[in-house]
Amino acid sequence: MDNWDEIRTAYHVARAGTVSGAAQVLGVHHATVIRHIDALEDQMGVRLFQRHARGYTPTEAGADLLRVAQATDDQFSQLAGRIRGQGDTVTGDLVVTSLASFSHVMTPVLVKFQRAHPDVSVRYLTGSRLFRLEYGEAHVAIRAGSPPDQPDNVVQKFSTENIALFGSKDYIEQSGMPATEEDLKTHRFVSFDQSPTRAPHHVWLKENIPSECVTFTVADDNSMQQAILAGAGLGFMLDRMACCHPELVEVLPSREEWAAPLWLVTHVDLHRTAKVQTFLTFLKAEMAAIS
Amino acid sequence: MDNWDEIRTAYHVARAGTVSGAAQVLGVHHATVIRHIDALEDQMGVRLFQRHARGYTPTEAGADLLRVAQATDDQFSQLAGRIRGQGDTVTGDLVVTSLASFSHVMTPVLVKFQRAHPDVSVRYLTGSRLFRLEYGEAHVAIRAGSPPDQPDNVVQKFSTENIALFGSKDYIEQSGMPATEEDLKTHRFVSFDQSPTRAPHHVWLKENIPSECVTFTVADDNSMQQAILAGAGLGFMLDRMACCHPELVEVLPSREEWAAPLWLVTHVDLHRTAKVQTFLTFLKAEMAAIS
DNA sequence: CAAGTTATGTGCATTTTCCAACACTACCTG
DNA sequence: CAGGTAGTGTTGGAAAATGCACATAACTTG
Repeated sequence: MDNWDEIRTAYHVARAGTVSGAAQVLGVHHATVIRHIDALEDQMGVRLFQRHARGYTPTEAGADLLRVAQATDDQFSQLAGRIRGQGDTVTGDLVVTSLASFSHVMTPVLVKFQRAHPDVSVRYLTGSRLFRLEYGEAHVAIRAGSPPDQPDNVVQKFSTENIALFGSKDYIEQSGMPATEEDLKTHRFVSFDQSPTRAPHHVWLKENIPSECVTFTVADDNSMQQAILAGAGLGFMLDRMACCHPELVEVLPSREEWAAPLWLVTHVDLHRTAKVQTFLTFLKAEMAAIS
Repeated sequence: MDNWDEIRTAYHVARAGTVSGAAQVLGVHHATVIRHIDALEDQMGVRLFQRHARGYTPTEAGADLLRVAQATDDQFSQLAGRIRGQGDTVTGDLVVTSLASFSHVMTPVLVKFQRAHPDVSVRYLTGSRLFRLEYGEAHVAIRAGSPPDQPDNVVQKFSTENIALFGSKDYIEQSGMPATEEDLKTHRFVSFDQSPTRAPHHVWLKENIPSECVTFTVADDNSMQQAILAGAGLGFMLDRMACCHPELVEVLPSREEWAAPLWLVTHVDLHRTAKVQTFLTFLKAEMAAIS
């Protein structure tokens, strides 16, 4: 039973009782309706209507079709209502992904957003792998580094996070406060284990600090922060993070070349929806309020 | 939400996950599938799928559509099964109509047919007005007189009922047995009240018997029979009926010119169905067995 | 890393479908 | 009973949907 349009035509014929009436409702010519019915009956091998000069009377098969198609029409109407409304309302899932290191910034914003829009169910994905917008894994992603250039992605500048070199008070008291960059070479450093990070501050570290100074390596941002706080050595940290910890001492101030640009990325297919737009404006407003 | 075919296309895309796969299942070119999806999304104003190089991933709206269309597909499949089978099985209603005077012949046959086909629900219509096959009022009609020539009707010769002139034993004892046709003019007759009957025996009566001899008129066959049995006068009756009543005397034997031809009439739209064909063969076999 | 496979997307020729007009029938109405 | 109305059914010509060929992009595999 392929060709659902012919079923729809037959449905309207059964409702109207006449081919002409159905054609008027459907907005097509009555010849079209006749051909649809004929085609359907040929496929079925059974007459759906008895033809007479005053119209079409459904047979038992036609009456059966009428019942089923009536239900289908209702279902489709409801579906259309749901789907049409869906683009304009802020409901359903909202999937956001970012580097795990931003969770302390994102989580409060997401919670506040969920409270403002109780119909939304927020899912915040932070994992080791990059969640891909192309496959519908997330509505919004926060990405760092050079601007992503995927063709189907809509990229907006989000903010620029300043990065500086910090050490814990304990560590500074023990090892002293470096006065010049030369002094740094006598200090211990915390850095990332995994090599292929092209972040500017990390490149600077590799170029200016002897590798034997790096005495503590970690695999993720959170461990990095804990290591610095515990006095494992000097390390880079976001200003936004460090300011929450008064026990940290700024060893080198943030430089423009180290700054990490953040990007808001959405898939082009979802970017126009009210839900995504609402979230983006909400997020930008919150970030502006914080900083 | 018009254009159910596009919904069906979207359904198969959601199932297959790729446009090409859906196109293969649907038996159309993948460009057609793409255009259907595009048209549907334009109508909805919402993206149903996220496009990427490895296929189409349904959005929330697309997933909603998938659920609804899945149910619809099931419904239509079941419907197709029912309808396709319907033409080949003997089930549902069987509506038969005839003149009320044949009910004593038809009813036993119909009961026997229903017993032979328990899934059939028989409806036997006998009313003053003629039930019209064109409007689907009956599957099979038994008509008398000249062969019906409605364009959409399939007409078969059924039988030829012999008609003779009868009187009750009581009446004959009182008024005597007429020896010649001249003697009939001294007898009383039972006939139909309503004039426009073109039945040959009735025409013969009007032409050969003075109207003052008709002293009892009735409106239907059953009353006619009762009147003759009660001794109201002489009257025409089917041989098949009279033989059940031994108290009747044949005054004039049946003549070929008086015989009433009976026709089996079906609507062309229903004639080919197994139900109608089964009933027609059953009916003919039964009638052959009786006579 | 290069070739093969599998996917989407688009302009153009073609086929299918659809529309418009007409013929015809049945029924209603004054 | 004649005219009006409302329906079905059938034709040629136009419009829309479709198929085809090709371009392109991403993933897989040897």
